[in-house]
Amino acid sequence: MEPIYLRIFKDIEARILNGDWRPGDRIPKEHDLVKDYSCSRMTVSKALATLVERGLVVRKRKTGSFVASPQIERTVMDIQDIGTEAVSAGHEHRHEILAHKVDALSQTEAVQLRWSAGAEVLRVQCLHIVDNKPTAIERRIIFLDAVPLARSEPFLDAPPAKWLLSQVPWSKAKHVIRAVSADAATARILRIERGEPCLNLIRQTWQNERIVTYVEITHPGDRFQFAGIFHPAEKASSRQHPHEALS
Amino acid sequence: MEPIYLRIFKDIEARILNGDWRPGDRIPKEHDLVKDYSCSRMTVSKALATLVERGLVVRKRKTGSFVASPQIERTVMDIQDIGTEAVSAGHEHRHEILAHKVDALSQTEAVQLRWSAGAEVLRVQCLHIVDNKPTAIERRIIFLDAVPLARSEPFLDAPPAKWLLSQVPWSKAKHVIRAVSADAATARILRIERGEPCLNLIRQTWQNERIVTYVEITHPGDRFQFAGIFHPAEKASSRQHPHEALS
DNA sequence: TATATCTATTTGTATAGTCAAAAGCGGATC
DNA sequence: GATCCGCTTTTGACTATACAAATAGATATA
Repeated sequence: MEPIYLRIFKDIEARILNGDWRPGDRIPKEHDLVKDYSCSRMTVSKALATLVERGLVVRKRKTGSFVASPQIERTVMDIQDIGTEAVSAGHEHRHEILAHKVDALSQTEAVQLRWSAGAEVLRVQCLHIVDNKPTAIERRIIFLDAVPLARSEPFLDAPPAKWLLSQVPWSKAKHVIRAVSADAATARILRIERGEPCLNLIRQTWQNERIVTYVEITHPGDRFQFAGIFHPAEKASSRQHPHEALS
Repeated sequence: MEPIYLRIFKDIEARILNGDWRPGDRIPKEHDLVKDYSCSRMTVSKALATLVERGLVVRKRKTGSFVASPQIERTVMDIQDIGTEAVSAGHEHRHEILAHKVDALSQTEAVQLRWSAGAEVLRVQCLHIVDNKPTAIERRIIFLDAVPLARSEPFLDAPPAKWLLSQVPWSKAKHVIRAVSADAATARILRIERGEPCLNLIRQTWQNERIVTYVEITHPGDRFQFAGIFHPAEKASSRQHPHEALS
């Protein structure tokens, strides 16, 4: 028999992860949950405390409990949004869309991503420019099945990463970080020599077992690094200097 | 006025982080803590639950509560121990000590690490070999003030990273991940071409505001990558595939 | 209009207990 | 010795309740 507090926790977690309740939405107050589950307030409180601990919920006296904004989140999840990090570190950031087309998932890609070939996807290529230097090239595949609104999104205001976060806030992600040499195309776009070392971040993102996006971000090795301070026992959200730093 | 459960939590956390209570040590049972702090059992329970949540403590009915083993831990902290990861992925791993000497911290290093020049340190250089291919070169500085036992440690059985973990289990760490090109010395040792891209991990580790070690690990870009799956709402300790993968 | 005060709501912390489940231990039995 | 049984310890889940702290919104006051 599953404990009550766990059932409450999972119910709410599921609704947040599904996107059923979105960041900023109010979640029922303790008193209501007490009635819904016919249990004591302490039990509800324990479930909500766990959600706070995990960073899914924020609570405020008198005001209520709300789905948290996932924006700046957890460790490698931080490696999300180049622009925000750059700007908050006092740099000027802009982006250019280099390519943008609706296409079908190829056989090779389908095998690699473990998805079905022919799925309709949006391919976006985006260049990130920090302090007038090209700092990253972002090659992205967005699955239109999961994010239909992407089809007509020009990504002018917000780069794809940021825009997607507003559409699909809570997700599971797989990250791979590698060092590669710049191929001809990459070198030309980033204005570096062919063969120069580049930091390569690949991220695949799911929501509810459904693949949302696949992205490969390539940084010139001399212009970028990932950094972070980790205190083992700390809450993920209170880490001290989560940042992608310009080197 | 600080809540009681927080005081209990912090007291125990401090003892674990100090190395006062070491992994496997038993911590007082709820009943004893109730007496120590003259509070109710629920309050003690809340403090201990938080410690479990943070991964510092494991509990078992009838047996008691114990300081957890930090071995495989938290996100980028995983990027710790090349050998363990390689072996658990079915690869053969060995290491060679290339250099090993007691020295004083230079002026340049002192500035970079924000520590006092002249401090007595142990410099170790270690080559990691996976499936007979050189996979990483580890250049490490160990501060003998913090780890006096290191002076007479030959690092034959366990490479420095692993040995240190057994000496200083809980610590704060700063990580930087970069892509660099191999310099002449590195290229020769790793048997790659000069200028080839390498994945460079720098980690600086503290215990109690005292610097323990500084290490720079260089991987050939084509032979190594960092990877991990992250579920946003999950406990750090239950991540699904934390690994450094051979590519 | 602006400011101070009161009030009601909601979360935060804590108590003092109950009952349950897991698991180590010793003893009885085979 | 090995196996099973019950006792005891320790953690786990939960209730019902109390009071405190924060604060949004209404009300009264200057």
